[in-house]
Amino acid sequence: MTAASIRARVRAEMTDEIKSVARRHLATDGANLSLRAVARDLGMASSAVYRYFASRDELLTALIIDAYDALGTAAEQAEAVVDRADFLGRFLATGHAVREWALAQPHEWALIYGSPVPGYQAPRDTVAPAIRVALLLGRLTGEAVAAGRLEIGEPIGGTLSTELVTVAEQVIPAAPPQVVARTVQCWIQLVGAVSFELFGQLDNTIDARRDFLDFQLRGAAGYLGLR
Amino acid sequence: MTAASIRARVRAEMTDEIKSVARRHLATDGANLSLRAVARDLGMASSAVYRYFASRDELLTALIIDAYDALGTAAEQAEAVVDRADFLGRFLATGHAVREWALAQPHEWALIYGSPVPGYQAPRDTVAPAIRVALLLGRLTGEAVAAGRLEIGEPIGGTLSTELVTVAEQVIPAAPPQVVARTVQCWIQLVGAVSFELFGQLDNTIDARRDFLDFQLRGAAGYLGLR
DNA sequence: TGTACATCAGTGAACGCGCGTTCACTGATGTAC
DNA sequence: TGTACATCAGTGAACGCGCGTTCACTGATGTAC
Repeated sequence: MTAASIRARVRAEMTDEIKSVARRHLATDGANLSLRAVARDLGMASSAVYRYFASRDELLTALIIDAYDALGTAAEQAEAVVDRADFLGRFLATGHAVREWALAQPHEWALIYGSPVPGYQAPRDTVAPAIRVALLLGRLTGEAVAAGRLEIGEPIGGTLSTELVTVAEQVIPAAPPQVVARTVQCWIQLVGAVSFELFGQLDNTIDARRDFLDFQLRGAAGYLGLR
Repeated sequence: MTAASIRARVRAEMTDEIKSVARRHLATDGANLSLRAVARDLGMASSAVYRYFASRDELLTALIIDAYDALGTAAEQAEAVVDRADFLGRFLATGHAVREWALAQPHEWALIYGSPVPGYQAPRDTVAPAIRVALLLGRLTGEAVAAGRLEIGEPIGGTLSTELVTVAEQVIPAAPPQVVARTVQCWIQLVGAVSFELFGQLDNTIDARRDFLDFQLRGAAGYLGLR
């Protein structure tokens, strides 16, 4: 291993450490993460962080991308384990994996699916990681359609329909607009259900939360026409 | 009018003015609303605000309660206009009213349905205003059940079911757990769909947003078993 | 192998801000006799 | 009706913090000859 590559590895490790401390700070500060506080925890001068991230926003962006990627990986792994022909099982596994990831890192969930940070503009690099779970669901329904295991349902008209064709091209090639629409709707429903629980809206109302999400997911799968 | 009551009215007006300026500041600062900035905009010393609100958190609480109430009123008024027997129409009116209110005051929506403010603990006073729209939906499905216009569906078991009975007592008296579950699910779905749009997750994907919400609401109504 | 130079992580002081909250005070307005 | 007192909105200075970012610098490590 060359000296240069050692330096690169040390640099990568330091970058990871900064991100990891910053992630812990999300819990207390939310998205008004303080660079100085992170540096303090690392025992370094606040100016040193600038050797790794050009600004606070760049650090935030890195955390956002990591969060999307971690969530995507968690969902993909949980879904991959299920029998390919068990479409409902794959759908449920994805949903529960998303919820469990969110429960384990609630502040990262809030960072990606909570209220936008005032003044923060997400750069393009976040787009690809952001849609991983949506793509996973798209593949799932796409395969279900191909296998004749999904009811197609009533066609949609209007501009919505033509937009959905464009979405389909990126997400579920060859699926009709109504299937795309219902798939996106299920994805939105999943994100909404997890946020509702995580952001405290279920407090003092429903405690059997895993069961309730299961109920919701089964309802969504039925609505989707999966069988 | 007595002198004392004039003083009370002036005080109430000033309180409203502070809240109104604070609401404007939500747009730039989100929930890290600055008391000093609000006072500055009002041309008064920052300490003067403390004559009206004991702390920043108390001001935030007032804004939260007002937001829930405004949303509740908007939804109730939109729903009240629809023919009582047109259950789908009432459901759609409620959903679209919620979205439209949110679009008109996005930062207030983020305040009540976005990520929790770190360190802020909502007091009990927020509970009643917070559930107004849920209650509205509950009344709607309750009446639909009574009118035989809603399919009851498969029963639910487990602890979830017993919890739903408790929820039913507060929201939809005499409705079976499965109806309560689906009603809550629809409410969660609506909040999720509006947040998804408002928080920018639909950007560069779907522009026909009212149509898309309409599609989602009709799907939800069908799932709910409304007819 | 040894030396001159370049690279680069990290420092610490500084700039120019911002914040929530407290406190002693002023002065206008209202109340009670 | 007039006067003494109480109430209360608003002031301005202060306390004790915090922040992101820049900049000239040190000193270790790596590179090229």
